[in-house]
Amino acid sequence: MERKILHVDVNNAFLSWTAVDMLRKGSSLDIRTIPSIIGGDEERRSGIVLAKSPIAKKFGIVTGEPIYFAKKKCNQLQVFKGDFNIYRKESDNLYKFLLNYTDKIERFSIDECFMDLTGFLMDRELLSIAQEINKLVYEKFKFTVNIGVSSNKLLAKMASDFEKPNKIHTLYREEIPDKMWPLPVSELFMIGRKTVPKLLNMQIKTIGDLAKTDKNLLNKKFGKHGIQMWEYANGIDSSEVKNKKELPKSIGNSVTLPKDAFTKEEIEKILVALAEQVTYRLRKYNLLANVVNIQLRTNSFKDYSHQKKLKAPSSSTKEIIELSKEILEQMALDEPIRLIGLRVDNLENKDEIQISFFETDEKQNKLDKAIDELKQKYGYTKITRARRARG
DNA sequence: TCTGGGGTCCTAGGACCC
DNA sequence: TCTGGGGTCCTAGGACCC
Repeated sequence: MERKILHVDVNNAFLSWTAVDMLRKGSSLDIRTIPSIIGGDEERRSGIVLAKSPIAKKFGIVTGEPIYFAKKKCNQLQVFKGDFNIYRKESDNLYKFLLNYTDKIERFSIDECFMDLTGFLMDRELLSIAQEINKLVYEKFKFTVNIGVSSNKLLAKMASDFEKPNKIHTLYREEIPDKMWPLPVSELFMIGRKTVPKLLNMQIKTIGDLAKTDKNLLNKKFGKHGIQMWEYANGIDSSEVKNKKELPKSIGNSVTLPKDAFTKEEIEKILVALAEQVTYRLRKYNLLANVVNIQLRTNSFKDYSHQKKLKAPSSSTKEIIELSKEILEQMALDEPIRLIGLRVDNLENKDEIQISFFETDEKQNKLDKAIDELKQKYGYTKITRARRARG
């Protein structure tokens, strides 16, 4: 059966949300109307563009580039800090509003939702629902959204990416040759910066070129990814809108260091702080980890990672710190380190596993629990930040 | 490149087993 | 053993997304 899918995408989300928040707090300036960006902290070496205003975009500023470059492109550029607590709240409000239309909603990221309205339409046209959502979101929340309208997720997502901001676009099957095929292949979802030059080498420049390329050839060259890109270029996507919140498959935290680290002792201190954050989140989800993964990025931007299995599934801070140190011992350290990351993998539900012979000792569990309660009370970012500053 | 931080999924090679 | 083939698990790295 033909499905009725919308993709709702907040325009310049972080910038719009900061703008709305500033106005609400009495600011007379709407930063959406000036050359502005939301950016990281240059002093902490995390100075990249997270979102840009439409005018900043006209200066050629792109998301992800260093603020340093963005300023060169536009000298009157104003830089604002992001606030993820605000963003989470705005995102939740939008989601709750969308639940008025269907409960089959997938939160694809903090600023994007897929909605499946098949069977929820009550004789109304899908397009008119999209128009109503677009209008009401602005009236209620004072930020704008683009909405893509189609019969599957891929096409709806591609459609919402057409002209911005505050626009609704349809992209039905019969519209693919006109609306999608003339676009450069780089615009297709899941084709990134490494794949584009390979396709150009094969004389594949547009999404249409890709759609007409032999599927088997793409399979040979790119494996599964080749099949997927051919299907996407032809508007084929049977994936479901997943409405129930799934548990994470991995949990990780990483930090770019304000200054490079040179010794294992320095790195270990950071690992301890990261392990505290990661295991706190593990326990919050009531999950146990089977694998610990350490990532190091050198100052020349090379990434190295090593992983190890835990003896038994665990969410214990102590056990994960111990294994982290073991893993670190095995890693070469012949370049200055810029970033350190700790990730736990192969997660499983705590309730589902049987008690093992190696059950972690009760004392440690109680200590972790007590610390979690403290973190709940005072906010865990504060606690870890203090820890990091010390390290 | 003065280049974040959170994820997901895939691949390839080696170890190990039958 | 101058050694075949298949399956599974583990690990490191890479590609992609927002």
